[in-house]
Amino acid sequence: MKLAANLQEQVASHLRRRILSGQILPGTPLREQNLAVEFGISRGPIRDALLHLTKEGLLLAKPNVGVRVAAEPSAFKRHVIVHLRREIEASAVTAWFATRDPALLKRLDDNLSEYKDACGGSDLGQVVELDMAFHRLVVETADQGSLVDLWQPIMLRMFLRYSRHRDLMESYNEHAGIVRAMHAGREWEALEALKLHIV
Amino acid sequence: MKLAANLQEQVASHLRRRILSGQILPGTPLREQNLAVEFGISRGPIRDALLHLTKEGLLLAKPNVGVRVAAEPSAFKRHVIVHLRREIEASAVTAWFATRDPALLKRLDDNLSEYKDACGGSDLGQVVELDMAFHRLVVETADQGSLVDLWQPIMLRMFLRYSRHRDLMESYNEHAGIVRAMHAGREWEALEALKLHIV
DNA sequence: GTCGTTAAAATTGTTGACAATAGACAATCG
DNA sequence: CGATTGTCTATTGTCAACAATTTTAACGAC
Repeated sequence: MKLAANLQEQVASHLRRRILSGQILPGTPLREQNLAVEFGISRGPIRDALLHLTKEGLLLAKPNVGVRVAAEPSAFKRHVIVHLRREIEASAVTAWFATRDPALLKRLDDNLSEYKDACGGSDLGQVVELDMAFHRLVVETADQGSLVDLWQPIMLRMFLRYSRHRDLMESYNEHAGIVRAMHAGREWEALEALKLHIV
Repeated sequence: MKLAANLQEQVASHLRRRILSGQILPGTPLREQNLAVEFGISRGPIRDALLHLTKEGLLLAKPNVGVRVAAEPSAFKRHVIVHLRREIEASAVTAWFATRDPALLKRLDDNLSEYKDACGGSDLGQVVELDMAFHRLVVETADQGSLVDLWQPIMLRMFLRYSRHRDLMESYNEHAGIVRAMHAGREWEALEALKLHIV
């Protein structure tokens, strides 16, 4: 986990992790002053961070009132999100198969082993981080990473309900299956495994 | 065009319009201090607005350096964006056909007549605004508008190259065609017209 | 002339104080 | 008793000053 130079990013990362791992539940209001004293800094960077997270879809803002943690997406919205994620990540995988740059495979392998350990451990925040990192690695590879900013808010909205009914080891196996297909050069199999993984 | 209560939104709307209509070209740096004196306010709300637009994909931010207007998306990215927009807007149209709420048709008809006038006029900013409003109306209808925040940044990135090689009247006719199919209750035709319109 | 070093300027990052607004609660009027 | 108005408090919105950082340009050594 790299640490950002400016406070705004540090605060955003910290809150993002706590929201995604379920430590802060949907509907919880976040007050600027509270967070300012909690982090020991002024309200300025806090404001920036909250604005970030709002645009990422993790928070819901009402002018002159404040922000609260966004609710999980509706079934309809989630259905659309699933299709969007599949579209983006499948495009990235397809782009990778045009070059088959081994650097990505190396990074994915590293991620997999870390992910496996994390799934065994108790730090859900770490699990979320690594799961997301896996998919980010794939997306980053395509077109000089130009898809990342498109992909991130979609991904984050989906991870709002990460903690619920999810078998971590199952998730790991699916990741491993995708990477296996990529190693073997079987594009169709990789795309199919990816599609089935994003649900 | 509704005017926002807080300065931050006013600034964001103003800059958004100027960027989309091509008055501020890609690569142009935007300095907080300059904008502050230009708008006659302090840097605070300017910062917030720039953060907004950055997250919407219209600006590109580098820490400790500042923001500049984002470049048009690459061919690859644009290709993905087209698919995403089609997915979202098609979902919205499909959802509408389940209810066929006439309120939307009324609003679309109103928009069409305004749009037609604007295409004849010289205010490109107005044209962009109405074009976007048309698609927003469709998206807003579905699932209590829950798709809007997902749709907006995708839409905006696509409109970064709005001014170029585009026949306004052709665009109007395509809008009209979609609405006509909706009036007639022909779902397949509406979806097909929408798909062909988003390119 | 070219490269590296350093000082200056421009710009963003951060802060604390003050203003404006929304929501809750009590007092007032019909 | 219900609705309305006014006040109070918590919270966000805005501001101007200061700190930290990056870029620019000047300067000198080789």
